Amino acid sequence: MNTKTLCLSILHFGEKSGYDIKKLCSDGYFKHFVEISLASIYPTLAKLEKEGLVTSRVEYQVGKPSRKIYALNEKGSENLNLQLQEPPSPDKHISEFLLLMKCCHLLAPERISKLIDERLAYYEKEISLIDECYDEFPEGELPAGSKFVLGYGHVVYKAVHDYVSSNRSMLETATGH
Amino acid sequence: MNTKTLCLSILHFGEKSGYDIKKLCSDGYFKHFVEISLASIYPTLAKLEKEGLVTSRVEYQVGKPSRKIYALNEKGSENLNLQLQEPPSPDKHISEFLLLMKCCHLLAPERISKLIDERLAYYEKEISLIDECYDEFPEGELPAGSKFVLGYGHVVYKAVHDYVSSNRSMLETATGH
DNA sequence: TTCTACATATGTCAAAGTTATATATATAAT
DNA sequence: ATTATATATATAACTTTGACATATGTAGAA
Repeated sequence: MNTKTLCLSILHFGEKSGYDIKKLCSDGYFKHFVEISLASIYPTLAKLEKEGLVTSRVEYQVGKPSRKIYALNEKGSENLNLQLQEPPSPDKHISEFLLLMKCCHLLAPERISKLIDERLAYYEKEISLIDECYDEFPEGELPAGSKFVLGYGHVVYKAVHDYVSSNRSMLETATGH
Repeated sequence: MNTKTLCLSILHFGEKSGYDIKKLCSDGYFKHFVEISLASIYPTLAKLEKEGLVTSRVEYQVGKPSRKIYALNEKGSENLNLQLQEPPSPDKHISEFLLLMKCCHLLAPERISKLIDERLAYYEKEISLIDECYDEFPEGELPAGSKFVLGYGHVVYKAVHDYVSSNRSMLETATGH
């Protein structure tokens, strides 16, 4: 999946600025399965406009910088539908925390405990962020796909929270340091 | 975490060729939390050698190309210990499957069912790969860190397998197409 | 009151990393 | 025979990121 298709699929949920797209991917509904940087969003949106897949308008704001808002047009919508027929590439999971835990015999026990405490807090925060997303939509109005991926994120964080709290002693009592 | 530190931390588990490192990250013990390409491994190992953090020797093989085997030295070990003191950066999860599910109203119901079937098979395969890793070590000899991250991967795949099989109807009965 | 930090908002560029390709040997399957 | 796969290293072309630059406004601390 390339950046273009990702931007199109997010714009398909409604018109957005580059900054909006970044926020959705970093804090919002796309957070736990998408990664994208502003430095790739802005040039991509410009390219998409040049290719005629999206349109843009400038929204002036008082007290804030102007926003350039992009919207999917018919050509972009057709292109998106075509791209979505491609088979999804395998998931990527990158976790420096797990790499550190794999190397736990090189870390001081106090550091391991601290890292795990922070990690559990991070899971709890992610779970509450997901719950906030649910609450944003009135009862029964959350689209099926969005509900499914939120629930997916929820069970992952719940499962790893349980696992890490139940198995932390495996690392904390590990000799070798 | 940069490529250098990642290579050092893998070499710390024993001397390896670039090809070995790639295999470990794509199929082995590092699979479910690390992503790295061969095109970044080879230049990184060359740089590490130039900087005096690793040593190399060539192993000639009959019927196979020669292997250039790298080993961590004291300087590299110290450097690794220093790098491991840095706080881990947040996890990255990238899943085109979940993006497709989020856009399920743009997909044909038969395609959704097929994608989910393939996905469940993928989870089952990952779980059996993890179980194979456990079996590679004799009873009680798997290091604590390795055991912890294998168990972590196991509970994640188990949880999402349960979730997807229990909630697939949410997507398969979704109207909108 | 001024200074610092933060948030909104867009954009560029060097550096890092990936995909695709090339090279070379050998085995297994078709 | 030919194709596909596996081992093994390396490079070129392309994409993406992290850091920086620019600009406006708010909140809180010194």
